[in-house]
Amino acid sequence: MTIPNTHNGIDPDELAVVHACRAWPFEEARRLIARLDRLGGDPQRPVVFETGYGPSGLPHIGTFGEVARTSMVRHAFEVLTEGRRKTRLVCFSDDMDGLRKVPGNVPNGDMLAEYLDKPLTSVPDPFGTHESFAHHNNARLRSFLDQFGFEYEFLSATDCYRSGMMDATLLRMLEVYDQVMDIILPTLGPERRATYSPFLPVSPRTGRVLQVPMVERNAKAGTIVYLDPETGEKVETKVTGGAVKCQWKADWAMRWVALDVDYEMAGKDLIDSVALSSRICKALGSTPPEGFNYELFLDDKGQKISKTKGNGLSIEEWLTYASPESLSLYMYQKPKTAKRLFFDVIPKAVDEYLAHIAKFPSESPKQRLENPAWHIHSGHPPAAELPISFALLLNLVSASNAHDAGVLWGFIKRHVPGASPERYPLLDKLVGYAVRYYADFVKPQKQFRAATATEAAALAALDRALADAAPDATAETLQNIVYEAGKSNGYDKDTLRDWFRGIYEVLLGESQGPRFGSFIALYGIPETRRLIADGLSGRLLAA
RNA sequence: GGGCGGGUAGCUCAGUGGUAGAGCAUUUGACUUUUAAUCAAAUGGUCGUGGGUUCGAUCCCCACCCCGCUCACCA
Repeated sequence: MTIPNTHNGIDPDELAVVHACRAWPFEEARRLIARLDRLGGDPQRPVVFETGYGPSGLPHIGTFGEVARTSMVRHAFEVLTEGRRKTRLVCFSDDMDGLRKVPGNVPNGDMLAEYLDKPLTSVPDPFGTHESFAHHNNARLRSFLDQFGFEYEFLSATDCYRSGMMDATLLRMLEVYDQVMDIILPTLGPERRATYSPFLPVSPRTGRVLQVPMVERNAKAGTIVYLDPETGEKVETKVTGGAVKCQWKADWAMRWVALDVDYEMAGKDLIDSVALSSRICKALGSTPPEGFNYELFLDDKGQKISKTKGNGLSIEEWLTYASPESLSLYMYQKPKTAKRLFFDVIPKAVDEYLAHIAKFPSESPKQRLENPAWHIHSGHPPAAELPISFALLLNLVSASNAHDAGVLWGFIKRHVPGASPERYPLLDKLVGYAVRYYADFVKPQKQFRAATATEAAALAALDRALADAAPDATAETLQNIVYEAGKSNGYDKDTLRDWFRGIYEVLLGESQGPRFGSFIALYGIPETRRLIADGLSGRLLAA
């Protein structure tokens, strides 16, 4: 998937109607344009879109959603402004944050325990592959984003603090310290209120990020004074150069100001935080970015998805059974509605995505701008023609017991004469997904059983008959052979149904299956004979 | 309590200021020398309630009811 985010090649017909387009990325872009108009300022300054990331965990489906959606707004903005404004998408990693607790999903957890509260960039990498735990997770984040082709700039909080990029804003924060306290303190419980400070000094003695109250402040010198929680000594430290980091709501505001952030989305659980950070941002003398609150995802039972619960669907799971484009579509649709995110939404998303790219070329400019595929592919969806839907493919793979792409293609060709992987490369990808679906969902459901004496005799007869069958026998001929093997071994017109059910249960592990003559033709006569042998010997049962 | 989202067919959900849509489910038919699948068709809705704006409201506005999520410690 490519999200080039260039304004190049804007269709003039589309441009003519873009101002009437109500698709949400355009509505967002318009709010952003209104902000820029309000603010005035340098038209040469790049417009900054930010997404934030906490490197104590791994990137997940929400990370994808936020970057994908932000990229859609960014592209809509570039089209609306006809490329006259430069844009940047900053992916900011809050990697100076202290290690709160030892994550359960990493090796060498014991080793990590002694680094609690140290900045994540000062915690050794438990995987042993990077300079620090944060570096490791940052790298994971970047390769995660890169695999989708997102265009972004990565920024490390630690680098930003240490480089002095934040210094001016940090000094400003010190000047308006009282205002910041007035904003935050009323929102805190009494316990935290006693210790709160927008500045979290990094102890020169222990290297830990401290949550301690300030006992003195010197705005002119740019320093703060606190008591070392263990020694009780007074410590004076600069707020600049990475000697302190900000508590997160202050940090967010500080970042907006220091990086000139114009647009940032957040989940709706952060609505209050955004409001507080915005007030701090104003206290710093700046204007908070335009924001957008997207809904959280629910699992199949309508419960909130949480990583610790492990409910819902991971991005790995989605990408195992469907394309990133289908996931982009899911993210595009109704960002403000709480949507269920579980396996069953995947086939629908895939088929809707396919339908959108299929109808795109014949649509009017206005329709194209409201076509999700336009937003998923930055205005240029690929051409695509699909003879069958993904939902049908999943049915086919289950019904036909097609355990590999070749067999499945055999069934597809019966269904759609002339189809081939070369002619329908996109369908071939879907075939790959369908086969995985089969392996993971259909196959485990199979329940093989031993053949009864009658079935064993009939199967043996079938095997002998197949041995004599022409290698190129038609499905029709093979179906007759199956039929005969049953009729001459204890089944009659009324019980023939049992014969077929027996075949499915013994050989395929299901009580229903494909038309068996067709199955043999596609699966192969020698292969079918081996399957019969395995069924009779009990090997299928054992496996 | 504050904030947000939702209430449309049996189910899951689209959608639009002008005769209401899809998928699944159900029913029927076609094709199959068993099924499944597939194909065709049909059935099915006072668009949460009450007002308002309008020639006209499921859609816009107001109020209300119900459901869900979220925040109130930390990030």
